[in-house]
Amino acid sequence: MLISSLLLRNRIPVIPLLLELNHRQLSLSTTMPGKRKSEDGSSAAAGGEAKKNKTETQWKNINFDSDAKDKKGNKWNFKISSWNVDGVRACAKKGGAAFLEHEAPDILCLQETKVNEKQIPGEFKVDDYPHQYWLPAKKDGYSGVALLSKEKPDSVKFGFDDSEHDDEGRVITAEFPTFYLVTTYVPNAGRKLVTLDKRMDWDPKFRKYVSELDAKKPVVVCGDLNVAHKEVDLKNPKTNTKNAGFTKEEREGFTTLLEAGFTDMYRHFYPEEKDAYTFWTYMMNCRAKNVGWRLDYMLASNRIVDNVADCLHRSDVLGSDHCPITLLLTKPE
Amino acid sequence: MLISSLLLRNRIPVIPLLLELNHRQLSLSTTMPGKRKSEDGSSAAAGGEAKKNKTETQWKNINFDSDAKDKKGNKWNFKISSWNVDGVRACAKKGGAAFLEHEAPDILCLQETKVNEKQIPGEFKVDDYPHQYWLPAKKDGYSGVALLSKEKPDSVKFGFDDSEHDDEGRVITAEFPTFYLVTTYVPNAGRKLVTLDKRMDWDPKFRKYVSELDAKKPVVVCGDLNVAHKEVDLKNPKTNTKNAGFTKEEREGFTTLLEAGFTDMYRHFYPEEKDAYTFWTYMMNCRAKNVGWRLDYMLASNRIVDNVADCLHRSDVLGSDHCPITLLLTKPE
DNA sequence: CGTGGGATG
DNA sequence: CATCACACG
Repeated sequence: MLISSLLLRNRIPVIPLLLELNHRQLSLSTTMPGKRKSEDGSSAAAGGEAKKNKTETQWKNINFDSDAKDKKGNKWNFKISSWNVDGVRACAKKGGAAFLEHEAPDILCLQETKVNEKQIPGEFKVDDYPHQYWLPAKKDGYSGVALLSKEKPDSVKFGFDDSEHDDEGRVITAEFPTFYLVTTYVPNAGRKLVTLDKRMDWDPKFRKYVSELDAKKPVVVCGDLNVAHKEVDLKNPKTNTKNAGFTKEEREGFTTLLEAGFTDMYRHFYPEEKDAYTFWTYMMNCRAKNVGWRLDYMLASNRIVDNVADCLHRSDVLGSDHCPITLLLTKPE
Repeated sequence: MLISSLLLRNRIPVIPLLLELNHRQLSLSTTMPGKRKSEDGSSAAAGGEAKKNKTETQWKNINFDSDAKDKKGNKWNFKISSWNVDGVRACAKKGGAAFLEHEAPDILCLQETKVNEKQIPGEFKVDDYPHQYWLPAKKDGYSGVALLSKEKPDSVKFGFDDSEHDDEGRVITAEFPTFYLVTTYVPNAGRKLVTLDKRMDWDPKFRKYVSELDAKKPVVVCGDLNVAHKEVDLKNPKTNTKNAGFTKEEREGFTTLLEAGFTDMYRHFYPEEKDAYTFWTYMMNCRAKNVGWRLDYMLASNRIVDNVADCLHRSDVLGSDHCPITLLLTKPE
């Protein structure tokens, strides 16, 4: 039979293997991490234990509370968060799913999930978010976005009817009675700008898509827009004008998107704030030094800006090379 | 069916289930060891710190001493060790180079080094072993053998003049005044025996090669011969007769090699010893349970068997899925 | 369940 | 300096 023949190929006997399930669980759960006895075996065990990821989540030190009010003085009643997780499986292993419990947004949008349906980590499949929409890219382990909601949307759309981009798992739209929520992972222009063409193809198409939605209901766009808009939005503007995320073309694309009727909500609330980033390369200890970029945004249709109470960077939340961002608002009517 | 589809997807038997369990276990236990400060950055730093490998070398608990004597009653004066390191860089990170200091063989042979000249870890480039010969495979990260010697050989030969196999970094021959040392990493017959043909091509050619050497001077052959000779040489002989390393063809190839004039030195000294293995799959905690195979050998030309004082498995030495093996002898005259 | 490489960011 | 997929064992 199939199973046994596969087992055999790995030089493992069938029966012992099945017994192992229990055995291994028990032994792992009773063995504290760290510490390895020098048994006369157990390279496998050593490997397994050494594999654990060390990024401790120190959520207890972070205050997620806010009593921000919208323009009319009403306290926010709806929270949307967005996070480029750089691989949701890796993020989950680092304890990233705890963000759900502590931030507890009404809707969490994820980018760069890098999973298909079968690979979604259980940590994110929680009862509080019964309405989950995971859109993978065609290519395994690449891109992918998700939308997790407490409330059931009226409708959900994957992609935006574009044959060039819809294979890459970059857009989910959720329709609610009084607004649309669009989450997106915008194509990266690539090292040496090798995919700047793809990006330049994307920008007008995406702008057209959200503009058409905006003609029907107000829209919130969130996600990794893969651009730092202005010089203040990255640590080293001077040296990055030819690099992905800060080219003239990409910045102008973002400006044009805003001109279509949207507001960059973080900048709306913090027009002069410097050193406010949402991405730091893993390289060169950039996060500790806050050498970063603001690539993740909450945009809102201009006509609902007054519904927004605050827009926050959760820069203390670890688990990815991006941090989550959060929008607090009163639901449009 | 669910199980088989999981198996197929991961190409690993039932292990996916175990991986799931481990991840859960790991995520549960993440609160224990590390303690990370909640900096407002430093995902990069966190990653860097998490990167260190935890396989502690407990060499201090291992006794490498021996006063074994050869057949004539002379204490050994020459030591040859052999180790399939399963990637010498990974092995070095796990502290495997400490084996050199503690075993301190005259010659150390390595298999599955998986490095080219530029990738050799500094931990193995030690002054005590000034004469080093590293043979990579043409294909990066694949196969590769090395020979590290205190004494300079009279000559060293890479490969064995075979166009089929010499690109794969499998044989080094060192000539000394009174004997040859051949170290080899024999081709694995592969999952589903996909490369059994290559192996069957190898066996007679390699046998011919060492036989011709043996006609000139006595020979020591060491390395990963990728076969368990007899039922006693693996934990589960019954279920592995169709699997790489224990097929009739491979076992007969080994028998024929011995019949050409060589002695399996471990079995010579320990003819009845059971549960004596040199390889344990990392899977299923096999090493802790000593579910293994004897795949690594020291062979000696029959006419120098009386020069050999002992042959040892260093099964406590971690750093690879194989353990090192060691031959103690008095140099032939 | 590990090792390596390579693509991608 | 990370993520993930794939080859190989």
